[in-house]
Amino acid sequence: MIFDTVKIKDVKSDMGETVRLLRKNSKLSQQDLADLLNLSRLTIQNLESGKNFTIDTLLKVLQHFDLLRNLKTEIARVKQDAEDTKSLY
Amino acid sequence: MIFDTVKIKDVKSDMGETVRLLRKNSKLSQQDLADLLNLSRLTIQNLESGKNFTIDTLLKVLQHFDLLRNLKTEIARVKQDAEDTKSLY
DNA sequence: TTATATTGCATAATAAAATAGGCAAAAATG
DNA sequence: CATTTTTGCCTATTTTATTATGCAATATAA
Repeated sequence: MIFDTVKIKDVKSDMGETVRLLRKNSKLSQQDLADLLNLSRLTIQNLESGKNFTIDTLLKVLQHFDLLRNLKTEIARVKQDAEDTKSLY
Repeated sequence: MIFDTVKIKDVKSDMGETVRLLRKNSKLSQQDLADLLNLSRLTIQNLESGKNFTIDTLLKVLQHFDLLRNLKTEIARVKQDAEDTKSLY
């Protein structure tokens, strides 16, 4: 069976690295981004370094980088799938 | 301009409703899911009702419903985009 | 190089997420 | 219908995410 289980820690690290890339592409320092989102610099730092953080923090960041619409669409897809599955029984 | 801004609150509500559907499709009570993920029932309830919660809570839920791999793939896509953008300058 | 900006990490305080327990209302089951 | 399960919400407590501040190490710019 090829069924490598994805680790939660790895997903958090990936998210952090991605946010760091997005931020640097925008020529923003951690402090700049924190100020824009009314967060502390440490909160941005923790997110970027794979620590635990809240969904509000993540969504603020996604909103700033115009990724919130995409997430909403993805959630709608999963939700529709779930509703379809439900009606199968 | 047609550029309705997606609200963070709405995304959290959508996530909650989706998790609730997934849970019910699995015939699990909030307590069942909480026990499986080593979380309290209230934490599941808060997630499902659009309150704030941590990324660890979300990722545990996604992992249980086999959606963690999908998320990892989506993050990789965004990351790759960011790296491509970067190399444009 | 030298100066400046940024980052990583420490401390301490506050805010809030998560916990355990209980209870009434709602929903599901027999 | 009655019974059981599930859910929503409350209180109180613990844990932890977030905040503010400072400072040394690193990276960037002049």
